[in-house]
This record gives sequence, structure tokens and C-alpha cells, in this order.
Amino acid sequence: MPDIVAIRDLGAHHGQTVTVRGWLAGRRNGGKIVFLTLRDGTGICQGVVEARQTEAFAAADALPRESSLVVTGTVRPDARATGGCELAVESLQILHAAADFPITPKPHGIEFLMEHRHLWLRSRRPTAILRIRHTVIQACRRFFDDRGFTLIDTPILSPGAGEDAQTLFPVDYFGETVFLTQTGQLYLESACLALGKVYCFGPTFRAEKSKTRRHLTEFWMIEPEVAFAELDDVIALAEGMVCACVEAVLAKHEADLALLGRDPAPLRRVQAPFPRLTYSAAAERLRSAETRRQLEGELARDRAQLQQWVDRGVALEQQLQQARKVWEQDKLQAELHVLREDIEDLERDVQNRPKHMDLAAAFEWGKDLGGSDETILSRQFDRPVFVTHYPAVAKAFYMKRDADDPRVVCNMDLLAPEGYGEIIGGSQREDRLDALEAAMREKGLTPEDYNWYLDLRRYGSVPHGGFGLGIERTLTWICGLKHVRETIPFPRTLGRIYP
RNA sequence: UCCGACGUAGCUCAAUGGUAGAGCGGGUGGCUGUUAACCACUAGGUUGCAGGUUCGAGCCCUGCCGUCGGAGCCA
Repeated sequence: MPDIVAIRDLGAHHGQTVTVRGWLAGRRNGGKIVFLTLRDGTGICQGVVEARQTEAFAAADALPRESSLVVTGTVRPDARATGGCELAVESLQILHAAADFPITPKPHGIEFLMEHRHLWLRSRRPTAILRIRHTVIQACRRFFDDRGFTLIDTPILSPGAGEDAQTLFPVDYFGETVFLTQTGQLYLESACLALGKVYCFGPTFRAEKSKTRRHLTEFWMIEPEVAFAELDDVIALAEGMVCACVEAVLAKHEADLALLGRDPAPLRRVQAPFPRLTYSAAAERLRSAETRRQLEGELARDRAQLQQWVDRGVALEQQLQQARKVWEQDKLQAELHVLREDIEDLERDVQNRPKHMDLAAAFEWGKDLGGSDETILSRQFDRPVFVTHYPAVAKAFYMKRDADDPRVVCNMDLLAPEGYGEIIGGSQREDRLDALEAAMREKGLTPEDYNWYLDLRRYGSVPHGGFGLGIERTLTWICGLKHVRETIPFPRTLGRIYP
């Protein structure tokens, strides 16, 4: 019995007879030769079955795509095969002959793909993204593990809090209404006073009725919490973690990023220290004439780009009419499809821009930064940027008031570059009992409802803080995607819970 | 919640208010170096649903359903 070899490792077995187990990703028939595209989860390779291998040839000849199979053959180098080597098949065992596989090599619409997400996962693009997802999660966890953090699993069911019940999913808990968690933070704070440095990683749920490319109703968040830490410590931690993630992806996923069409150059610039500015400085910046000039310049450039794309579209349509070969038409049609989408996006963007410019120019101190404001700011830097010290009125009750300026809190948001926006939100926590109770009352909350949380300020309170990083938004940025839904195996969005 | 676009064969899309079509996928046959293979033949439709206008509706109007996107809000 020949060795079972992963496709990824085939290159190390030249001249040997090996067995590959996997699925049929594609097939091309000649009269007396069949080319099989095999995938096994580690890679893709080409199998060649010649007619003189009578039994194998008969099995391969009309095998439907996505059938599962075991093939044995000789590995040989061949420049014509993707990956540089191929398997000369000697025997082929069909484990299961598939029925018509719904996802074909031709382009599909997003609705169809989402409806078949359980099968779409087998395609190259989803597997590339999911592999990168694994690396990002692993890099985060390794980062914390290497620094003496303890993983704490916080509860998913949380008692009915007064805050923002509208954006939470209610669950019937033996007759009582409870909610799916929105953050592990309050529980994590307790654990941090027990173990010093802790983190949690789990799903969180938001019932916001948002149908945009940045929203999921179920997403994953990694949240560290550190005792004896102040805002600067929290910022340094976030900076280190983001750098570690990006570094790990660059080191392991050159091919995956290329498959996704992600330019790695902007990722290589992700080096500490990240620029920092205070909320007040950000507000100044948004209102400044310099920003206005810059935005007008960008707008003019984008309008020119838009015109260029429209022209390109016209040229493509002409080429399409002249194209004879099916594959030429396919290629042109695919390019045209992408181009039309890009044009639509940019058109909308260009249309919204004057409004966003006015919003920025009229930005009032005290408001939270809007999505468009974040985009404007993040585009002014070539790496992630921290915005700190937001007005207390715009932020959560648990954030610590700044000693020098009681109007603001010791918090930070990290904005990803290239217009991707917020991926991290964090703060130093209010560690004084009276200040915390006062902040709750200001927000219309009842301190008695948070009695156990307030205990943390009654028994050995210390300065502490932490943050939460949204895994899917971070991945959207790192992978250079347009939509967050591709970064999670089975996305839950407004209006979709299948499959 | 509001605004917009879309809904035609399994899929991706065509079709001045006038006989519903192509490519892919499926089936059959052919081809020993294919790379989203190619060539020939073939099956496949209550045009999302319900009304309305019209001699005539896939196309126009109204309502509903569904999908996608945007705004607000958010990680």
C-alpha cells in the first residue's frame, strides 16, 4: 500500500507511487486521456489518467465534479500542470459519485452562493479566507498566551441589562427574558482581578437592523483585560497584537492573498508605532481647510477614475461583441461584471462624498465619530491609527474619566487604513466606585442592577483596562474584501439564517 | 425603520408593448496534454405572487413577497 500523501507535500515525492484522498474539483476529457483536478484541503493538483489504465480510465471518464475519491499514481514533474507536478494515475477508487454539483466553474451571483454556502466553502476563495481566519485567530491567541494571559470563557447568556436592549437578541430563559451577549467585558473585568491578565474569545450578538457590508448579527470578538494597566498600556497591547496578526498572515499566506487579489504592500507598512490622535485633534482635523482640500483632490481623482472605468466598460463591450471563443467571452463578461460593480460602488461613493465633506467640516465636539468621519481620518494615514479621549457623553459608562479633562474618557478606537474603519474599541475602566455610580446615573442606568460589577470596585479595585477586536472586520481589512460576510464560515445577517 | 436597484431555464444573463433566447451546467457522441478545454447533437420555461391598463404584457400601473445595496447605528 503506497503512502497517503497530502497534495501540499506532493513535490517532495517525485518519482514515487503515492495515494491521494480527496475530491474531484474539475475534469477535462480528451479522447483517450482524462485530466482530473484533485483537491484534498491542503492543495490542488492535476491527475492524469490515460486510456491504457483501463479500469481507472473507465472510472474517471464521466466522474461528476465533487465526487470523493482515492487515487494512486506516480508523482512526476510537469511544467504544464499547475503546481509544477502531476499524478500519473494508476488506480482510482470512487468513494462517492456526486450528483450534479450546483456550483459550477462559471460565475454565480451572491444570492445563489449564500444559499449554497455549505458547498461554496469548497471553492478556492472561501478556503483561502478561512485559512487566513485561522491564522489571525491563532496569532491573537498566541500573542496573549506568550504574554502570560489566561483564557477566560465568558457567558453567552446574560441577564437583562437596562442598556440598549433594542440591539440585543432576547432569549426565553425558563420564563425570564435574558439576552445573547454583546461583550464579555464586565465578566472579564472580574476575572482580571483574579488572574491579572486575561482574555476571552467568543461569539457576540447584535440585533441591529443593519444591512450593510460591514454588519453581521453574529460575529467573533477577542477581548483582553489587564490589571494595573492604564490607557497607554492598552494601546501598546492593541498595537502589538495587530502587528502580530498582520505579520503572521504575511508570513504564511502569500499565495492566499494573491488568490484574493490583495496587494500585500499596505500590509507590510503595518509597523508600530501607529499614529495617535486625540478625539479633539481628530475633530480639528476633520474641520480643517487642509482636510477639505485633500478631500476635494480625492474627489476629483475619483471622478476621473470613474470616467476611466466607464470608458473601459465601453471598450470591453465592444471586445465582447467581437469575441468568438466562449472562453474569451467568459473572461470579458467576468471583467465587465466586476467593472460594473466597481463603477456602481464608486458612483455611490462619489455621490455621497460632498455630504461627508460637509459633515466633516461641520463636525461638532461631543458627537461620536460617524462612519464617514472614520473613513476620512483613516485615509490620511498609511497604517492603522488610534483615536483617543472621546467625550464621555458619547461613550459607555465604564470608561475612566480623564484626570486632566473631565469632559473626556481614557479610551481608544483603532481605525484600519484604506477606508476600512474601526476594528478595535477599548478603554481604561473607571476604577473608582463613586465615579462609576455617577456615570451610570448620568446614562440613566440603575447602579443596583450592576451590583456584582460594582463589587469589583469595593474589593481591591485597581487601574485596569482592555479592548475588543472584531475578528471579521479585521479579516475584511487584511484580506482586502468588500464584504464582511465572506470572513465567517456561515454568516448571520439581517434576513439570512440559512444554511 | 427609511431610500434605491433587482426578480426570465439548475446557474449567469439577453429579449422597441407583437412567435421567450444564448452561454454554462445536465444528457448523447467525438478528440492523448487539458488548464473556466474544445467540436457536434439534445432535453430543459405558469418570466416571484395577485390584480389592473391594452387587440396584445417578461416589458406599463398598483399591492404583496423575496434578494441585494445604501442611510442611520455599530465591531
